[in-house]
Amino acid sequence: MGIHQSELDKRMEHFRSGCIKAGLKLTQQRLEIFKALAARDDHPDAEALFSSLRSHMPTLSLDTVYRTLWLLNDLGLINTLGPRRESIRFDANLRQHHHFVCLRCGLTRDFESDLLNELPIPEDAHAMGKVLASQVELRGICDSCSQIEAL
Amino acid sequence: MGIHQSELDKRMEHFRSGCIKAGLKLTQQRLEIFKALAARDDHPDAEALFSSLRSHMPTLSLDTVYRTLWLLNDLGLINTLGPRRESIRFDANLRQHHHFVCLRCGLTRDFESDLLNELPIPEDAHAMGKVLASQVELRGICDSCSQIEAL
DNA sequence: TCCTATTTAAGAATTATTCTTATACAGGAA
DNA sequence: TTCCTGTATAAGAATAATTCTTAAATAGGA
Ligand SMILES: [Mn+2]
Ligand SMILES: [Mn+2]
Ligand SMILES: [Zn+2]
Ligand SMILES: [Zn+2]
Repeated sequence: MGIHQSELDKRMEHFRSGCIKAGLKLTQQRLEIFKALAARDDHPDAEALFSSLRSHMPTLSLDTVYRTLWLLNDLGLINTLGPRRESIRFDANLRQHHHFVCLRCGLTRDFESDLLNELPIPEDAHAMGKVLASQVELRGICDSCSQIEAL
Repeated sequence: MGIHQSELDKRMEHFRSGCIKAGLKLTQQRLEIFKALAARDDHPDAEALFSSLRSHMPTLSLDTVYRTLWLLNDLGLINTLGPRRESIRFDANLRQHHHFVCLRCGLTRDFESDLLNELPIPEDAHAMGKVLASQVELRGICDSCSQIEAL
């Protein structure tokens, strides 16, 4: 469940140098918030990190947790799961298919691939539960956003 | 961009029979909401569907759109994108990896696979934009939820 | 046509997330 | 070390997405 100490140390070091490179102040809050996230492998949300930190840091605010996480996300020091940061999107295409998601504008388009439909699922994954569906998510920059960026 | 008429007809027919099989009333609202979603391939959110329907159905409520979409989702007549319908989850694991997501409880676990790291990306996908990352998302039922279900 | 369980509209409520502003502090300069 | 200042934080208000409550409407079977 937990992360090994050596892996945690590695993550902390990468975080520190990333902050310094970006010119960010190494505040107690940032250190603790990152460490709390880096020590877990269950993909917590902001609220879960907040409450786990509250006992050590009674004055920590939830807003700081959010602000810090999005900042680190923008710097590529952490990631978020799933395509969005917005509202939930729905899909009436029930054929097995895959998605290209634009990191800038959220554009999400379908594509099909017989090859990707038949992925070999590792034993590790089977050990987690019964697998019912698999899909590939590609993240990138759509053509329209690339053009805007080129200006 | 749009969906072909024949594909739309097929989706509508599947929807109708799915509703009847589930004992759902075929209300005007359900028909229109599903049709609006089935006619698009851009994965709209509830608000987008709502505003596209408002001109034809001035008394339609946003709540009905949400209620209908989640209902159809639960019946498997449509899908949602991304992990689940909760808050955003964060991840400090920066190595390329993949996820198993439990459809019941939202448990999200990492797994690694050199094979899945090197997926062949179809030309269709490259045509949509510059691909920066790829990951596989497996959906299923975790062991813990399977046990509960077995009771 | 009538009946009734189901569904809907409307708006209030809730929840996740962001904004505003006054205060605190990290870290460079002296 | 102390001082200074731009950056970061706490607190709570504000906003946006989603859900709940309740009274009215209606699909579809009798
Ligand atoms: Mn899709
Ligand atoms: Mn992960
Ligand atoms: Zn884009
Ligand atoms: Zn589960």
